Amino acid sequence: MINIVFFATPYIALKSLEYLYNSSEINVLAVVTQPDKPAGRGHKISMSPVKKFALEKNLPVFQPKSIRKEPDIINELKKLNPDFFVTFAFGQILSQEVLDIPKYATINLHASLLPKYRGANPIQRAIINGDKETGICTMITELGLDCGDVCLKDMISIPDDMTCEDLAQIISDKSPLLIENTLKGLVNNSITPCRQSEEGICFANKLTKEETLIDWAKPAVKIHNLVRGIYKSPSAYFVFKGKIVKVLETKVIEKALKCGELVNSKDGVIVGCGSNSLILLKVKPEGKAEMPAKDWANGQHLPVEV
RNA sequence: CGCGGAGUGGAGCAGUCUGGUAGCUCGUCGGGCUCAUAACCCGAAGGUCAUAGGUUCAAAUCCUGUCUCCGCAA
Repeated sequence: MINIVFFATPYIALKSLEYLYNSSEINVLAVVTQPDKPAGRGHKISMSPVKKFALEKNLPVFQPKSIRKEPDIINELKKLNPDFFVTFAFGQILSQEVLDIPKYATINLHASLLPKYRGANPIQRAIINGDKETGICTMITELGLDCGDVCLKDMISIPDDMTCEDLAQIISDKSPLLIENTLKGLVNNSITPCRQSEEGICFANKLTKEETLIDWAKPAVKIHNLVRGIYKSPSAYFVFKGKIVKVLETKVIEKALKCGELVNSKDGVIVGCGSNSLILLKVKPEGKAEMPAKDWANGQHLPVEV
């Protein structure tokens, strides 16, 4: 029996927790997750999906504001006498004191093929950059950003129309097994963690507000990648008559139009870009529910395609 | 009590400020034109204006409550 503590917060990690919890060879001693925060419209206090699951299963839950600065929680974790810490989108940086607690190691699951896309946003970045493939890997956590030795990896190919939501789902599905195999492999010494190469290191920075605003001067394919890379939240957007219009689904077509010019066609709204054009299929105007771009165009009385 | 927008025939919107005949674009159905059409022409059906109350001679429109959807911010 392998004893672990699971550190995670968002939905993407839930399936892994569930799987490990149900595994006969792994025992989840406790869960560490971000504190409950006021979130959403109305600032209602809400808990992370991971915490919700842990409460249902009566697992101990720790919610440090910052794990490094809370000796009480660190002491509690020591008392649990874990073999491993497993982290997956936890959202806080661990200290050496914390990393030293488990008998074997702290392992982290990262949603890219390291050393590419170290950092906060590997899933969205891979799609925004138009990559044809990405993956997930497990690593031995060290101080420093996603720089530890890699244990196991799994490739995922990215079709041209995949959204980050699709990709996140695949990662969510594939992660449990990779984590389990990593734990078992480290225990029976069948895995030799491998140093990350110095070449190909790059970072997946958080998205800025400016990046999500569509610049129609860019090539259509780049805008298409942005749209699917941040679907469906926060979504790429443009401003029309002073209102935000989120773009949810697009397709690149060969057609020359003036940059940023909008025309109505039978399939949707065509917009001129830096090169080629983009046909908007589904949009979400500010204050409205999502709708076919065709419907939106109807109410806006856009000029019809010539 | 974080800030804000929206609910009007099947869809998307205008009309609300300044109360007085239900409007636009599309879809649907019927007819016409055409070799043909997603094009064009003619015609029709379809709405208790989210909901409950209030004000008024008169409310989609003004006032109050409720429900639902959504954007921002965090």
